[in-house]
Amino acid sequence: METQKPKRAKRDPEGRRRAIIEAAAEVIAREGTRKLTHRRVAQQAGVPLGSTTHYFATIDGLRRAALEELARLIEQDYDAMFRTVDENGGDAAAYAKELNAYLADAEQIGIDTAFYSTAASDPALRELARHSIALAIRRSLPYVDEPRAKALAMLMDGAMLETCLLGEPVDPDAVNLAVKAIFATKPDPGDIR
Amino acid sequence: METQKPKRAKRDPEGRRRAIIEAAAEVIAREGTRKLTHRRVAQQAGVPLGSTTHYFATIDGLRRAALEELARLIEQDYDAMFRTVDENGGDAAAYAKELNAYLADAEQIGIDTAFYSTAASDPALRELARHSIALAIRRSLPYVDEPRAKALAMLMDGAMLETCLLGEPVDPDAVNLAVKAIFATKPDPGDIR
Amino acid sequence: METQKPKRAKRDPEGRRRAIIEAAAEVIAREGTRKLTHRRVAQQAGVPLGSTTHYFATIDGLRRAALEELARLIEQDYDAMFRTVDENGGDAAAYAKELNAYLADAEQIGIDTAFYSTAASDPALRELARHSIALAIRRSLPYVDEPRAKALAMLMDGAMLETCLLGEPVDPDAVNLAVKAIFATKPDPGDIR
Amino acid sequence: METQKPKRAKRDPEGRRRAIIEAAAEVIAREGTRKLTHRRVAQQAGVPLGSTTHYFATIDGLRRAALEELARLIEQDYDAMFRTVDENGGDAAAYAKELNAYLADAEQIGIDTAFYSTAASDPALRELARHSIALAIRRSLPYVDEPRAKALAMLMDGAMLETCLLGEPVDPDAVNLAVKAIFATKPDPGDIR
DNA sequence: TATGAATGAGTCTTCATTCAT
DNA sequence: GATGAATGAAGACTCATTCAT
Repeated sequence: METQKPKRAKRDPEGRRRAIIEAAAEVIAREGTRKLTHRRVAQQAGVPLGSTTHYFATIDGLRRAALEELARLIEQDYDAMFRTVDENGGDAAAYAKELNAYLADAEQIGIDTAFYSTAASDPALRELARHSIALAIRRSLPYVDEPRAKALAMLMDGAMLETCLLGEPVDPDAVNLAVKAIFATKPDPGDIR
Repeated sequence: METQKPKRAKRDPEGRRRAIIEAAAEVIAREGTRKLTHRRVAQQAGVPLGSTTHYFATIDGLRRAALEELARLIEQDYDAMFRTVDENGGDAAAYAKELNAYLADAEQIGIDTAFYSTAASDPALRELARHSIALAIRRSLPYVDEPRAKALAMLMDGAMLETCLLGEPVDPDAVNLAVKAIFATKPDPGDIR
Repeated sequence: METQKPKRAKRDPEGRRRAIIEAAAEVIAREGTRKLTHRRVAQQAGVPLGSTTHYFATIDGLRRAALEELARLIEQDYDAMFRTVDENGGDAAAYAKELNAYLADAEQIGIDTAFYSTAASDPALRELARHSIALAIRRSLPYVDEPRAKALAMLMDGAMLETCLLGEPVDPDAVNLAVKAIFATKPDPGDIR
Repeated sequence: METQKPKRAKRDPEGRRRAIIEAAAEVIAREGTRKLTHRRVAQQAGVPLGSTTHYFATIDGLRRAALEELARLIEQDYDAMFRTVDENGGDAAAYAKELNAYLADAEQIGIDTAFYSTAASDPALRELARHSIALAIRRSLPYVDEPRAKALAMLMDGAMLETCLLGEPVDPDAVNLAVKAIFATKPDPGDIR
């Protein structure tokens, strides 16, 4: 004589909301933004369909919440990566090594790409991506000046995108080369575009 | 009593097909992959709904054809860009200048990003993106060796992605710096990943 | 070995459309505007849900089409009623008699009331009702002048509405009295509001 | 450290109930019966959703309560109107004048029409409308006999309905004519329907 | 008692896809 | 081959209603 019909879930707004957001983030990361539907999220989160619409009346709102979650995950990984760079001296070699390690984490790369792709698809979401880019730049400022930090961010984003598209990490030698080149180059103050 | 109801379009299968593909490519570039539907394409192309399903039985097939079209457009732009680089000496300065010019073309950047985003969302489409990446690398081989060509491709893709997300071209100084740095750096044969 | 799965209905756009409109009109007349849904209409018409949305993409469009159908039915009944009034001499007695007969037809009264109620609920539909009112006035012009025709139309609409609400015809004596009074009264040219 | 979260409203069950009913009546009058939902009423009344369901477990009950409120408002307006008729002598001219004034009050006409339309849509609510009709008849009994009172009620309801549908008051001359005609006519005892 | 979370049902609408013509 | 009708499936969203707190 078990509890056969728990019919209704315990009341737990915070937990419910978290579960739905996390499920939505996972759907985006694994299946892409096109597949983000209330139904799919409900299934992934193991909650009734009505619950997803209760917490997120519109799919746009749910998508945004999911993207914010992805941004949070990405920020965490940035943190971890740069912490290791610091611990290893903060030079070009350390930087390149950790970047290559980052690119080898297929799951993380999938998250990054899904995040950027989704953000690119909707102007209203681009601010989230802008924040991530700015963060990446800021993270490099302890090691290099701003133009080089920006160059490193571009390199990183390009490497991430290509890694996702290729289905395997981009050539580590090319990454090493680029990172070292950028680290080693002083910006040319007399440069005119 | 002439043909009163020329309902049927003139027989021009190839033209029809082209029109549909171009319309689909435009829908993806302007509204995103999520909005690609037979109906929208039919409207955009000014052809009956039946034509879109006649030429492309499934929406996946239509999407692929549209992506191939986008790849073609991108390739054309690459061609033009590198031709100009050639004409200007093929050095780092010429390369950087043209890359910045490329990034300033918002429409082109939109196409690139839509192409990559769509390709990233579906493993079956990634080959198209892989081909584009390989092409970009090959294009740089006349100027630099392979590792540097790969580094330049990453930089280019990263700059493209960030430009789309930022809504404005990335810092040209950073692009200049990175291009020159990569051009100037010899690959380290003793490099160990 | 009968045809077990006729799966798909014969192609008959005009017939389909008519069937859907008539079903919608019947739903409104019998169950009220609140109950007009694509599903309910599909059931009433015996067609798949998809067919109702194929012909009427929006519920507003379907409602309007249904109301136009009701207006047509009402006009037919007006025609019949006034034809009989004509045949019986076109005097007050004939008019009152037919009006009372009209009010005794519960189904017709239901249609009238549903029509007016629905039209009242949406400004976009009121033009349909205005047309009906104008028609009712015009119908009486062969017998009386315009102010009296308008008075008769008001009387008629009020009697219709009350009959519906009461669930039985309003007092025929009162109708007789009012009709005769209006017929018998010359408009006062010196009347000032 | 006072009561930091006065989440709960002050205890005033009757006031709450009144507020909800009035909000519901307003929703019906302004947006139509189709738009009457617990949520909309809660918003209109400025009370939590739970309050509307607490006081009115079903939407049907809430609708009925709202209609009763509308009936009350209508009765008040009848009172005011007929009081003025009395003060002005209670003759046909006074009656017609006040009726035209009544018809010129767009808000009041909207309430009347919403009330009747809603009542007509649901047999369970028609008793409320019947009561209103009976009241209108009774109000005229001080001036005329019953058949004429009934005739005046029909005229009034018809004029009200047409005014709503037309979006502007019906022709006052026609109203004058009809009222005077009905006032002036003695019922024919020998009348046979 | 008061409130909002929970949830299933149902509504409008859009679509991919199939097929008859 | 060309076209639009036909239709099931699914998606976003709304709501009435129930119930735990």
